[in-house]
Amino acid sequence: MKNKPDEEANEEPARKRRGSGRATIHDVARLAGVGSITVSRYLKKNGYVSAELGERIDAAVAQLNYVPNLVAGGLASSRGKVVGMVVPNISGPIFASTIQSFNDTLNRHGYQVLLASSYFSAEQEENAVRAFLGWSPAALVVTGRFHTKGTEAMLAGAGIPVVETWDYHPRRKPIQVGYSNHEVGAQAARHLLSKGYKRIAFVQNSVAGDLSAIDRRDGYAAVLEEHGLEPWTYAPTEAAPFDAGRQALEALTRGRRKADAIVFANDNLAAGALLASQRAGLQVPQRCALMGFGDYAFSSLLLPSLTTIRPPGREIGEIAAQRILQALGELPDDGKPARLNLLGCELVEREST
Amino acid sequence: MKNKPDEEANEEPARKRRGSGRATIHDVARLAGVGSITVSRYLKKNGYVSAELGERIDAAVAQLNYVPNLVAGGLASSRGKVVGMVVPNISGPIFASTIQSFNDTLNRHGYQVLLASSYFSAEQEENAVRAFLGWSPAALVVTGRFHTKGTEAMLAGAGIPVVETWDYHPRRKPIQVGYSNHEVGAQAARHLLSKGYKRIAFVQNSVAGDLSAIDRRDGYAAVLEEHGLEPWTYAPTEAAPFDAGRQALEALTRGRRKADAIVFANDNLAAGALLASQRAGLQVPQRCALMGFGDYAFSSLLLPSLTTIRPPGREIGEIAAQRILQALGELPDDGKPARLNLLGCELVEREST
DNA sequence: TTGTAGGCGTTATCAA
DNA sequence: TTGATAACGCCTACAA
Repeated sequence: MKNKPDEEANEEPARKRRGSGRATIHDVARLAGVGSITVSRYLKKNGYVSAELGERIDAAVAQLNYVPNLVAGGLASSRGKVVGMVVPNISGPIFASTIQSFNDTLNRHGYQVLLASSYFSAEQEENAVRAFLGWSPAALVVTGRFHTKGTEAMLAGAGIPVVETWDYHPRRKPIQVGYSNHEVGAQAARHLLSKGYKRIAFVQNSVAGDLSAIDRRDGYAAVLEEHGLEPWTYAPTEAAPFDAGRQALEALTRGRRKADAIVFANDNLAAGALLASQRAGLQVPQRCALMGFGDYAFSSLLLPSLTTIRPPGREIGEIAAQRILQALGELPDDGKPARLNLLGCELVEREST
Repeated sequence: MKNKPDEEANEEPARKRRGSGRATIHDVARLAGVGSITVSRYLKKNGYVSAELGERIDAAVAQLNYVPNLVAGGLASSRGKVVGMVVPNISGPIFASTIQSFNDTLNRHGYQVLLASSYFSAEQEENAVRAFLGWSPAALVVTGRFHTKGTEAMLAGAGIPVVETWDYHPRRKPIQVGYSNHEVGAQAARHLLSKGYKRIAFVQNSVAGDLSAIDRRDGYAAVLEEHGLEPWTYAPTEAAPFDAGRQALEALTRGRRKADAIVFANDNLAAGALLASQRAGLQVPQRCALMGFGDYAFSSLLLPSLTTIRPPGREIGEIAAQRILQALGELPDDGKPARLNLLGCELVEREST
């Protein structure tokens, strides 16, 4: 009904009917005495705007405390400044550093990261990717190479850069940033062989769906076979990692055939075994050497400290972000291969081997 | 130039000049033979849409693989389905579980979380909040109560729910979800007093800017004074936590006056001290008891295992998300106090005390 | 219960 | 170098 007498003479910007109430690019343009498109051009530093207008715009922005509305910008350009990232989980010891470095690197360039956790479920991953698509993301990041058909279709059809992290598979289409789990398993086996161990077992992850551990086992098995030794895999039935580690240790050291070294799918399992060995009075590494994977925060603090393999978590996040920024033209090409980024894992030798 | 002959007779939807190419609500409406506003109403399940039209819309959505454009929706309603969260860091052992539960809870209700890390810097926090504002967030979450003037002004002026997490201060305006660091310090002191320790020292955090540790020290000091004992605070100069812990242990056990129990600002410092004590042959807890704060993943694995206080990280994230959803009308009021959410910390008694 | 008109704040396009 | 105009895709207000 708007029956208020008009107050157009007010100094305040005219009340909008719906908006958020914040200053818009038009307010800035009016105050600076230029067209709004000139403000837009100046603020994104593309196109040409004279120094004089630039100063007037700067002053208006400061006076109005103007913050560009990125939602509107994303809609207009159909290319939002967001990047979606799906990880198995956020709080675990594994992916946290990747998330951190990925987020920080993209934030620095004005991009926001949308996060979702899949909990190792391909269906949850698909839901997350679908949700991300609603944000018109500039790029998408997923973990590993195992996706549902629906996810694959969405990733392929999105027409934006897609990065697969952690698990490196050069023959896949998306940008790869990761390391070879097969090689990690081989690294572990070679390390133990070089220390003279002969009866080397591998303990699977108790968490179903951790397919990367299977690749590590295959790498371990390949090296053992090269050396004429028979691979020996144990799959725990206990669900909790520490319990599974204890179970595996008992099974592999108390039977008729005794392992003299055990490679665990991750440091959690290895820690469970290490604690169990102390309680049982089994000397590590004299009676049986143990090693893990992941180099979790506690691994150097155990007694004996745990030999493990450190995956390049921070580097993965940073390089993934860089490759995305390059693909989006936000960062100059550095001449390195853009699609295939194979990183190495560091074997951290400590007391348990 | 577009000199191609027109191909308007094609069955494909007409090529748009700018759009993302994905199906829009209008495509769905056309296919279902309804108005686009009806599709909108049906999909958000408010307003009334007949069952028959609903089915036709469902079919069209499935056929076109339609994903609503949340950017456009956010712009139109000036109320985006995003929530911004600033934490000191993402990958540390402290905030990861809060981020995880916060993110998961909001994701489940169709909201996306934008993350930024402040690294304990109020200026970086201000930058993050300003960046978030560009997304017209539905709510904002910050950590602690120490902000710049600019941040305070933005939070107050945003006109959206604001949550302060971790540090609980009932007299502040924003929604509070956290625990009392003062009480944590008191808890630690009471625990050690109850075990008979008398010369109890407190070791500050070596990281500047961790103001929560100062509150814990004050709580510790208050309890000691209540019992007629003099507080004794040590501030390490080493930057790395483990080194700082070792330094503190040496200073507090080798001087003329010897501590018989030490409260550390966090478990990292305590772990550094614990490892140093083993090397030095100092019996823990017989010669000196040690306790930390945080209950990090390694704390139960140390030898002796570390007594510590577990902050409710997961609960903080979940309750913060619930309060936000309630404030936004997405979740029914559960009758609990909406603004003040004081959670308790659990003292985890282990071998080191 | 359904539809029409128009605005949300920005950027792409094209003209000056 | 600058500006007018028309999208971008959806939602609010109001009408039928």
